[in-house]
Amino acid sequence: MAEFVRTEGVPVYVQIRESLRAEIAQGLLKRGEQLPSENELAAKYNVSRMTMRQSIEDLVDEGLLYRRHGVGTFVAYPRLQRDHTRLTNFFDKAENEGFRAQAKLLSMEIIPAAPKVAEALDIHTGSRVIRVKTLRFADGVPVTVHDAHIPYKLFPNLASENLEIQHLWTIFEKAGYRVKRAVQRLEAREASKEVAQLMKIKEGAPVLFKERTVYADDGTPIEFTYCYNRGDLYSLTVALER
Amino acid sequence: MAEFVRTEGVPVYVQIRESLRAEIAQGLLKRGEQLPSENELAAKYNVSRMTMRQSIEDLVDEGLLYRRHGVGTFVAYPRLQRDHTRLTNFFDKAENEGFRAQAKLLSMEIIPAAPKVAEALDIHTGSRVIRVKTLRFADGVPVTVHDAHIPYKLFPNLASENLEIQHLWTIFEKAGYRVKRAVQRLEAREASKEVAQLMKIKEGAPVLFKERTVYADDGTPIEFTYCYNRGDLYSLTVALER
DNA sequence: GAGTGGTCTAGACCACCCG
DNA sequence: GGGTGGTCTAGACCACTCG
Repeated sequence: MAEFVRTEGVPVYVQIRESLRAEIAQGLLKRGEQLPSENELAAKYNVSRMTMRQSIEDLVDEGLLYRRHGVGTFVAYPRLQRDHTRLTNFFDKAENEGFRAQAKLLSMEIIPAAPKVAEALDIHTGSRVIRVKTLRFADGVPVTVHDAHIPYKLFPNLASENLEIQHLWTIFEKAGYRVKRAVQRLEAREASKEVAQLMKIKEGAPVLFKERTVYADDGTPIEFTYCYNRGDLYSLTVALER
Repeated sequence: MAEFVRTEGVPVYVQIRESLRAEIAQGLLKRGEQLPSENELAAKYNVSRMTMRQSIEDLVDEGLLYRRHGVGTFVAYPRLQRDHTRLTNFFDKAENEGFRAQAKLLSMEIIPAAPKVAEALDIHTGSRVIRVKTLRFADGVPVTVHDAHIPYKLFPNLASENLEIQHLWTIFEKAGYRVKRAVQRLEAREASKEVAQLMKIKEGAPVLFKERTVYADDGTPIEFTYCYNRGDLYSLTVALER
């Protein structure tokens, strides 16, 4: 076995974690196989056991490993794509899944928040929100109508940004809001006339409707969006835990 | 401030975590408020800083607190219902949301696994699977057609169970498989003739289609299900993290 | 520069599982 | 009893943020 060499600038536990992940991905560690004990691994990587545990902890959280108290640490069975579980935006998704993403700005306006929008964003009804409507294309085919509402107070300069080449979230992060989580409600609906025209489908065709609130890591709601996805071309994968 | 008293038998970091959680719940620590530094907290609770960090870590993972490197640790803003994030079954969901759940067994058969089913369950194509179809009612209205596939090898006695009064998962757990997570793919589809008849909707009406693989905590796939939910009555809420 | 969280060490004892 | 993971300590230095 090759000796482990630390790289400067990257935390050791991250390096070890990725090294383990690679071993699993390459099949050096097989499904169901028991890992060496934490003490052995710590010795192998020349770190303290606490550091070793931190690496393992991350992979357990991801579902790649599991532990049995008094028994050992094992490689979990299926290769769950944790990616699918993660909150991503349209452009990241395109990169992962290998399609070409484009967005066309349909409209941008500053309007008073409707009650439902206000509740989701935790602002007063009637407070100003920026409403951004975009049409999104995968490999040139329109797949999603995206209708976002953002509190004006949080991002007063949003209107001056080019939203066709960068994602809203990029702008949020530039303003110091780290996008952390989203809660989304999903429904199957019939396409309205407007949505049908935009996506070039029949009125009444099935559409995956998504109502989403996005939160920064301090818990501030920063975006509330209605999303209409073409039923025949779009699917959404999520993972849930008990 | 009252002195912190350790209880025997419960890990200290759990006690501290719950103590902090209570302070937040009771409003002693307010939204957005900065906590004392980790060193101060460690001193207050009379533990090492590493132990203190473990308590905080858990609450950060839950989204109750957030940290800013070089700045401090803060109480996050809204209380997200973590419930929505969790994997639940139809009967639990009914209990939470306050509707009356019923299931009607449509069919149960032992068949060879189709390629797609086999891949999801990580068994060979043609291996025996138990296919259980049920129709599910909320307050007496049919809302879901549930078409589950379970590896026969794992649960050979499944066929003798009454599936109208207990959930599949109850049976899995009796057999020693802890249901841990599920990956589900969602689509909007048109109702087929069969599905439409069962749920008393029009053929072609929008249906929220869900393809779900359920895993035990060691990663074994134990159930693969096609689920057809009435679009006009059913919605699904999920939370995603980055 | 002072204060914060982020990483890391080299130990220790405990709780659990198995043969 | 022997090995495993679970918890915990008392330090240390680093990276980041802010005034």
